[in-house]
Amino acid sequence: MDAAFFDRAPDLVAPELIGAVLVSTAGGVETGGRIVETEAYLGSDDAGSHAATHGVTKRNAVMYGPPGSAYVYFTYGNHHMINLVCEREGVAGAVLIRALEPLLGIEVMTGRRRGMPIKDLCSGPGKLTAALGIDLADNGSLLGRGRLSVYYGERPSQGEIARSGRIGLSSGHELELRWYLEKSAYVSRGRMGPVVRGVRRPTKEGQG
DNA sequence: GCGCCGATTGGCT
DNA sequence: GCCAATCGGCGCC
Repeated sequence: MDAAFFDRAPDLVAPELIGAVLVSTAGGVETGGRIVETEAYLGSDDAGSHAATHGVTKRNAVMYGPPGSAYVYFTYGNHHMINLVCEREGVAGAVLIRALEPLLGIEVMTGRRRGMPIKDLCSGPGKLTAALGIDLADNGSLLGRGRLSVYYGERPSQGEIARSGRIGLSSGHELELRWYLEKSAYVSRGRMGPVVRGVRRPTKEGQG
């Protein structure tokens, strides 16, 4: 996939990434799958975005980088998340990859995921990075130049793609910036939001 | 199937 | 210090 594809607003790119194929060569083995769930994170007017309030920081700097690069960060002490950077250099924006339908290296991914059944290998943002071996080494890498690539796949029809609020955010979940393949068995199961002072807040989601 | 809970670390205030 | 774009396990329907 070329930089021009990503040199647009994240909420235009996110739905078009449904059906594309993400491939990793981490560990010297090809693993990957078809993207079935995405979320857009904007550079401004988006309380849920890492680029929302503090301008450029050490963590979010890649979100302002060249389109078509990978923004990988670490959270909850355990999990990596992968985003694909959108917008021209200097403007923040990214699409979070939330779920894949496993296609390549399923044996390897199953091993990395402690024998989980195929439908659960990549059905969440933390799960798919574990399955594909994605970590901070991929942060800032350009697609096709490092361990990660994204290829055009069979695009689903508009009617097969559903839209909803984003999942798991402490703020910004009211914006409908999540897209997913409605009938896919590989999308994430919605969960409650993060713990905030011992209280768990509900998070909006659609069918998923 | 659903809901609660702990794990665990870096970034930011 | 506080918090986070989460996950797996466990208890209880």
